[in-house]
Amino acid sequence: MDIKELYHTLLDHFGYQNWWPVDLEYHKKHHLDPKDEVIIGAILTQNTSWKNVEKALSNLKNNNALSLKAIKHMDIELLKELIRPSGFFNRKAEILKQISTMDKKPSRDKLLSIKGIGKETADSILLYAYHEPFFVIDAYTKRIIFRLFGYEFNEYDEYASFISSHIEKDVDIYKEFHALIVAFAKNYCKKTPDCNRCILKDRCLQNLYQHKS
DNA sequence: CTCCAGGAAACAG
DNA sequence: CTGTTTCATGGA
Repeated sequence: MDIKELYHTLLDHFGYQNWWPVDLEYHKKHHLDPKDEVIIGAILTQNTSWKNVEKALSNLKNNNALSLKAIKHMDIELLKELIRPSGFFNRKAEILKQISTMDKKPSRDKLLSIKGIGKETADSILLYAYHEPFFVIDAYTKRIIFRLFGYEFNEYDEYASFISSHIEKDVDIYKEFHALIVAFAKNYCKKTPDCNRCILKDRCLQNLYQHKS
């Protein structure tokens, strides 16, 4: 199995994940930039389940604060209270305050210069908010590359290169593939994997030498 | 390398 | 039901 086959198999099984489904009508009505919601979500979801992020986003929405401009001028203690359900609220409030001061499109290095934004979050913002072809590498991606293909790298960028060099450089594919990897890792390739019911068990390196016909 | 930031959901027993 | 682990991580 190669990377492309993995992508298509996951897409066939899970379907399009439709990540960051921004309500364009809502944004237009309230004069909001859809990018802001994606950026805010990318920060709030650091090591946090999306369900909890939704609560925080809902709080921001109800307080008319679902924009970087609003966050920029908001009392930071209020901001902390609104995003509290997403956890790590002290740190995340600081990150949001910092990123809210940059109006134009930030470069990757600019994002990385913000304390609290690492490569994964930076790439997530560039890919899902600015639609630039940066592949997002997370713990799931590393785990799956190791289990399925047997590769283990030391650097983030080596994982990104590994994926990028085996699939077209296409923003939509990058977006979908990352989301599909998350779906696969949560449903089958968990920390303690569900190999018995796994959709890829016959093509996984973990089982190639086991022959448990 | 380990540990911590924090709250809610999922999970194990 | 009560503990424990995990989560769309990053920095000290």
